[in-house]
Amino acid sequence: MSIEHKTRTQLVAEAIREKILSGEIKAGDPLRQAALAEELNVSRIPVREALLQLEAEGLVNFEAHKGATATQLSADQIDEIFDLRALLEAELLSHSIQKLTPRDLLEAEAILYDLEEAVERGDTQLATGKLNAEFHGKLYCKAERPQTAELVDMYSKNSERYVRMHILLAGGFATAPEEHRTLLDLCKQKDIDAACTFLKKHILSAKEDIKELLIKMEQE
Amino acid sequence: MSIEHKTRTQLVAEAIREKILSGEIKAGDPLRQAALAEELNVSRIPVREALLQLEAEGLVNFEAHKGATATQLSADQIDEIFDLRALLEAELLSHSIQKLTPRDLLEAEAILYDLEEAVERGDTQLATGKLNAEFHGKLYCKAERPQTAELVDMYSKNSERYVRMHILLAGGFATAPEEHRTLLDLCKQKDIDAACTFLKKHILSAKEDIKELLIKMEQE
DNA sequence: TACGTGTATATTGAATGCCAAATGCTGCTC
DNA sequence: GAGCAGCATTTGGCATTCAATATACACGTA
Repeated sequence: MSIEHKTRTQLVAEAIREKILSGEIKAGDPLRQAALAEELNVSRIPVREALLQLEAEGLVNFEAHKGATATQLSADQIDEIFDLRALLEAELLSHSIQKLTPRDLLEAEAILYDLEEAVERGDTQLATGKLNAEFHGKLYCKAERPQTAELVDMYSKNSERYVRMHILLAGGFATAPEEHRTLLDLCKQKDIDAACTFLKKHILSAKEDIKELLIKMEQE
Repeated sequence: MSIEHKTRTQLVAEAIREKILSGEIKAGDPLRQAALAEELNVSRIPVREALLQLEAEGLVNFEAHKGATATQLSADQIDEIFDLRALLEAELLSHSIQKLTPRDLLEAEAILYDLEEAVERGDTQLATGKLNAEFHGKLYCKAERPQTAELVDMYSKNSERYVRMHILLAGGFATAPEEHRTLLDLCKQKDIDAACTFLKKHILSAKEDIKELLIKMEQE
């Protein structure tokens, strides 16, 4: 483990990202450069560069001379993002599934175990953020599609706060745990078509849940 | 037509982007902040911010304390990018094709006409860059998938220089003109499956041409 | 009252100058 | 030739200042 050498820009980006994902900064909130700079004890330059990075990630809207705001995802955008995730993650899985070793599958199962435990404990932060992504990521680990994986990662991060919100407000996804088991089984069987189809359905059903909630909120 | 108000960062980004796409800056070349700043008569700050933006677009590699370099796409990366384009553009087309009006199709045909003319004149810059993208874009214009469209745009830009290179070195794509006509016909017929399948084939065949060239160059 | 106009203020964009930190190279020592 | 020290280059970042822009508000006019 080498010493991680992080620039301030990166640290600032992480800090702001976490603020947005955790809900400390709500969608639509303006992000004042000067305020953030003072709060994080840096100058405005790394703050600006961090905001630019976050804009590329889709977490922030950056308009010249108007300032940055946390992105406000509409139901339409959620719709599109989850469609993209379904498409891209199925693509990753289709390239990875045949190359998954028994070892990989065991590791995935172990993560799934942790995830289920976290859900039972009611630990939404850990469960939806890290472990869920880890489980899916493990299934895609042999895809050898770095750029696709990066996209998937980006969209996962971007939708994470809505997933968290859904769990918080609606008590979680009733069917998700079983669905993860089913998905893992299909991967073990190396059934590409069935696994990809199921994965798409899994992602799209989460989408419907979240969209419903979001439409309700938009009406208020 | 509103007056475009561009910040220096945006102008710098455009300038560097064009340098990379046109080949003035070759893949792997280091991009010195100070040199670019002096050349463009700006300070280093907008240059850095522009480089960050270009990194998000995938045109530049940015490593802390090491500096930025124009990205060097390997044959593997080309492979993946074109696979992604095929996937995403087919997705766009499938959402757009039914809603395309006769008017849209006529406009697409007009662009195709310009494109063919440009190819005949040997105007590779215009033909491959603007017109090709315009033609494809017109077919996707009713998809109402802004984020997907943005991704497609990004990857088009990123692969553009390789398309240009291919045309320059190999004299262009022999089959592309007819393929565009065929694609347009399938859209007129509203044959979703056939059009999407054909579009994928169209993109993937371009990929094979370029990859072949690139593998040759990598061996040297 | 309603509307457009002009002004004030807050905020961002950018320049300059400076220093610190990191990297890569050179050349020295052994 | 291998390894280490030190130097030069380059980037990361800060402080300060000014310019450009957007927004809000006050004002006068119809």
